[in-house]
Amino acid sequence: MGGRGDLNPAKTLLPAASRRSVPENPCAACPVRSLAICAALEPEQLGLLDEINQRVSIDAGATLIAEGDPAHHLFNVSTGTLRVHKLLPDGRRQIIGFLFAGDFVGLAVKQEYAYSVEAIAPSEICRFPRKDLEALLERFPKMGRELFARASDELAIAQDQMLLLGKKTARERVASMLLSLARRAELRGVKNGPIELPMTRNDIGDYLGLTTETVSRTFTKLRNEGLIETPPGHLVVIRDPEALGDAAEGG
Amino acid sequence: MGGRGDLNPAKTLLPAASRRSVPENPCAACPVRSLAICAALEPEQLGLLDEINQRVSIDAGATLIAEGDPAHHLFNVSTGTLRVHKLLPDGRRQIIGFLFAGDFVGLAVKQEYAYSVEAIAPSEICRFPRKDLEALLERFPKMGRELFARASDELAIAQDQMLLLGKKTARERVASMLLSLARRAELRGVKNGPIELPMTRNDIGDYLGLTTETVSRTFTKLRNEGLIETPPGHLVVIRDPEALGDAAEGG
DNA sequence: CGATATCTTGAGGAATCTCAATACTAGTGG
DNA sequence: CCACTAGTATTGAGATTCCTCAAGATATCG
Repeated sequence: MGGRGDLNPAKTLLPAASRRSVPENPCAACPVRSLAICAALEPEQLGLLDEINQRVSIDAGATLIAEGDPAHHLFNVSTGTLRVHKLLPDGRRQIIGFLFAGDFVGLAVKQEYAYSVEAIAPSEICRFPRKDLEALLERFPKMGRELFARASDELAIAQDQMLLLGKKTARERVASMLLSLARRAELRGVKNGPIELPMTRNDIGDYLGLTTETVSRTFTKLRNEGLIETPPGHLVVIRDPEALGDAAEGG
Repeated sequence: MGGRGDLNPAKTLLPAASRRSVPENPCAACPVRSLAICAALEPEQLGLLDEINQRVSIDAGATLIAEGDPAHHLFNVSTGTLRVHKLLPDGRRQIIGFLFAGDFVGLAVKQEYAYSVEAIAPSEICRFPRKDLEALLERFPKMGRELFARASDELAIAQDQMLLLGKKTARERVASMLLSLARRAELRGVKNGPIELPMTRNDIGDYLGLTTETVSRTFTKLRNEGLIETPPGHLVVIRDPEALGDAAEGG
């Protein structure tokens, strides 16, 4: 599964315009701050977070975390898309989730990550040394609560995915995924637009417990039935949200 | 499914002998304290936890939490076994997990539980009002960290289960479950003994994304191959741990 | 514009599910 | 203590969904 990706600390991610008002504090001007764990801090505290923040940008295909790596960092996605996966010894892959702007990753039970994270599209990520972040947590309990809330949220999502993987049909799985991506896009402020699907059919299959072919066939069916459109450019338009909602739960 | 179970606040769960040394503090004498979230508190702080603890005991089959209930409590299992599940509108059921002594349950993202919890065997549970527990968390950050660690742990387990549900064969699923139950029994101090399986084949199926029949057939195969024994009384003995380990990952 | 990866579609096969019958187990009452 | 009953488990046979293998179409990127 390839080695570590090129982790180039980014120089300056922010356009001059947005830096003007808070020249010494990039975090304060971060466009995804309200989505990220950073939302737990007051503007005047963001400088502290920025001090421990190691910005990295990686290319599509590069690895941010390899399963088994010592879990020294926590991450927050600024821009881009990544996939999180686990492997079986024989190479079978389960994608645990996809990461978009604002998403958080890096929790580990033991000292090592139990999953890998790779970029699907060029991505910029805020990387926080665990030790430093924990020190910050001591000072700002609100941030600890935010982190806890994120973990609980992830857990609820994981449980939904168990229901999907354990009990849903291929059609229900694809419909569920499209709706969930649409919901997440809305949270990021993208309303009612077409959904971006930067991942391949194979990625989708490995996420939904299906094969590439079954995913493709299912898309074709949903398109023929008029529930979705699939314009070029890795996009999907939900034509009939209600019918798709029914399709997602076997209705 | 059914309604809410009989939640009878238990009077006194502990034998007189173990109460003698700390007569005013049942928590201090709790046999599963080291397994529970209570382990985060010093002995002299346990009294505070005990004050907000509402002990409940429920019969096999009774419901502790119904999906959609307002999430007013967090729970810690003292004794017994429970199952956690989610339902699709048409009644398909996915079991998210089983709870044994020391296990924790009750996290909720919104104001409502997103899952149901039912007793498989008669169970005794420590119930903590969320509000009260949060107040305690303010005073004892260590307990907050413990809770966070539990949530992270749950998340890692959920991700393993996604891999199982998305990619593993029936044989691998059953083998994985047996090994994981054995590991959990060890954590509770039950070493190398036969594994108790208080749940039905149907429960196991709904946990592993299989049908009763497939679970039964798989058990039969593993028994015929000499990897396990299935003495009467809902027990399983692992005869060949190594082979079972291989079977769990397709080796 | 060509090369390569990705996607789609088809045909056949395999694992698991469904339906159905029988055997077992545990708890109940005689 | 045994027989009875209801739930549970096992086994079989056939159906079905999804997978595998393969070929062709489309998209993407240098």
